[in-house]
Amino acid sequence: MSNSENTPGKDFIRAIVAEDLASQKHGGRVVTRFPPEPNGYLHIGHAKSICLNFGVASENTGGICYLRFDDTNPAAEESEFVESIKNDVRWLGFDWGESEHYTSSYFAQLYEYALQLIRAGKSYVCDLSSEEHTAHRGSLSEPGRNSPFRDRSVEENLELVERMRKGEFENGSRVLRAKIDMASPVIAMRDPILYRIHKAPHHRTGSEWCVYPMYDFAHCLSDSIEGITHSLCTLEFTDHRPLYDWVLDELATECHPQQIEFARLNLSYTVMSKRVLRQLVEGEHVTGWDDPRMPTLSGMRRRGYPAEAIRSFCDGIGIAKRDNIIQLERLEFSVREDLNRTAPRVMGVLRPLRVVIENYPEGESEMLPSVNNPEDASAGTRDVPFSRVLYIERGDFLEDPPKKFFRLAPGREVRLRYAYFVTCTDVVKDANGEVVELRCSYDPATRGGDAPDGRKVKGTLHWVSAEHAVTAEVRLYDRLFRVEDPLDVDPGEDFRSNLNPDSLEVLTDCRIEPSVVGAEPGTRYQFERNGYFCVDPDSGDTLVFDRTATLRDSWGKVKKRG
RNA sequence: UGGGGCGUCGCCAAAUGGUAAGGCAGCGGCCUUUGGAGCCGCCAUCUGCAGGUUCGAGUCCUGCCGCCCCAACCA
Repeated sequence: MSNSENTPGKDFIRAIVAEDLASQKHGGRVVTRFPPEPNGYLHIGHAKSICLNFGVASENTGGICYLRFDDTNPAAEESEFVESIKNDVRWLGFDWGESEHYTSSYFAQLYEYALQLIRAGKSYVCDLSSEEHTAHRGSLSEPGRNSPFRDRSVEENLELVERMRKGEFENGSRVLRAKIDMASPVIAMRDPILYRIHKAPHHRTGSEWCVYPMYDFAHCLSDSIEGITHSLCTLEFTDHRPLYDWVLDELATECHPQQIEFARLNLSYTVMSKRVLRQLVEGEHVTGWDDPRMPTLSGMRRRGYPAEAIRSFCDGIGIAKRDNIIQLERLEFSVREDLNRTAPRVMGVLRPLRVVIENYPEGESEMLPSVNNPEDASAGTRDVPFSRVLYIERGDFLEDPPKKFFRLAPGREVRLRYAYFVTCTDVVKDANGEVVELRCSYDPATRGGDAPDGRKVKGTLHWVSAEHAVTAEVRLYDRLFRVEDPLDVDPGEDFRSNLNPDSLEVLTDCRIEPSVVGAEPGTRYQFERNGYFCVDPDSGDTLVFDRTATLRDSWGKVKKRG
């Protein structure tokens, strides 16, 4: 207590692991696992679990974390998903080495365990239909009733389960159940189903099996087979812990891992449910699982979120048992924190406004040295071309500027970053009164951006040289949903009514300084004063950038307040 | 209304009976060739509520209140 003044306590799971290590509870070992079901893409919520499981293992000498595909339901699972999951975990920065496991690898062993349970009189084949089964289960406040098949002999059960395995019965006609207690207040303990018949090809075992183990039977035993010490899962499995322990106890397994539950991650303005994510994809509300607006790891990767930022986010939010909704701003903070350190600066004009420097010689240009990253001296400098005709950001000019507007206005002098002081001398408008061009003069003595006479300007603008800049497409993203909790809807509505219609804005006439030419997809930049951007894989002859995040905008706040 | 889990600042989250860490957000200020970054300061007399035990309670006890999860042959 007294020595914790400056050392924040570790989370309760790490505390338990540390205690167990100290007491030699698991022989001084730490073995965890990340057990995704390959039925969808990984999202930021999975990242929390990945960081926890791999983190706990790596923090302890000799600790191991396995990647295990929990593939017991051929109806939902595909190898496409195992590939994407492996790719995402690797990208996040974790290495499972040789330890790529599949529950399906244990099918034979699991089936033997089932037989063992039957022989012990702890399991039986039940012929109730799905509807009858539900009716027998009782309700939250009423106990269930025993199945009429509950007292079949061991021999009969053995014969029946074998015939189930051989495919003699139809889907749904019979199941194997644990014989526990139909009156248990814990519904998961009311003779739960252990195996069901499902005649469908499995992505790894093909048609070898037509009976598949349920989660409650397969998971604990897979953990045990692998020698897991701490089986970390989310809160909704708390009710299943008695069953987890029951199976391992009845089977008297050598290894009995400890299940520990923690609260899953929720993010404001986003949804983490795989079902909803799939609907977003299939309903074409987004362009795919890797749409940069998706909370999937592939979406975030494409958007330009660094793996390091996601890890530091996950480490920063902590592990606890209380339900939580992390504000999206917290994630953006981690992204900016990382990108500020690592992203090279570049100048890019999103909404160009033509500027002619009238006293700059026609047909000439010069290269101006510019700092690549003020946070990282080793990033060096680059030369940016300057000439008579430039583009600046439309929003950086106002004919009638309000107070505290530090940018360009008629008669006002500002600095063009790393270039010169310029003064707006004239405004050219089209027939509609729209400003189409600015005429400016520059002060040759301010080359580089400092005035020898010491005069100051309040504003510094980014710019590009019209003849040297490249035209690019920029995709501006905003939150996918308009409300903090997208699943909170009026009766008759669903999450779709909460979709943000302005979550994507495409700008096709952006001008970027030439140093970005040839940048590979995935390359990240900070467009000075605009935000962080990442080269999208859609890039071809013309570059396409995704906006990863805006810069913090204190002017925006001032403006909002009025 | 059976069982389980959880209530500490707007959002996270420490504190394991010794007098409420830290982060994000927010708000002031400094600095600045990004209105970025950085730096400094402010931000819970108080831990869902009410009692009780104790020299001392966020931590222990009792009783309330509130939120979440469980009735897929999903995981």
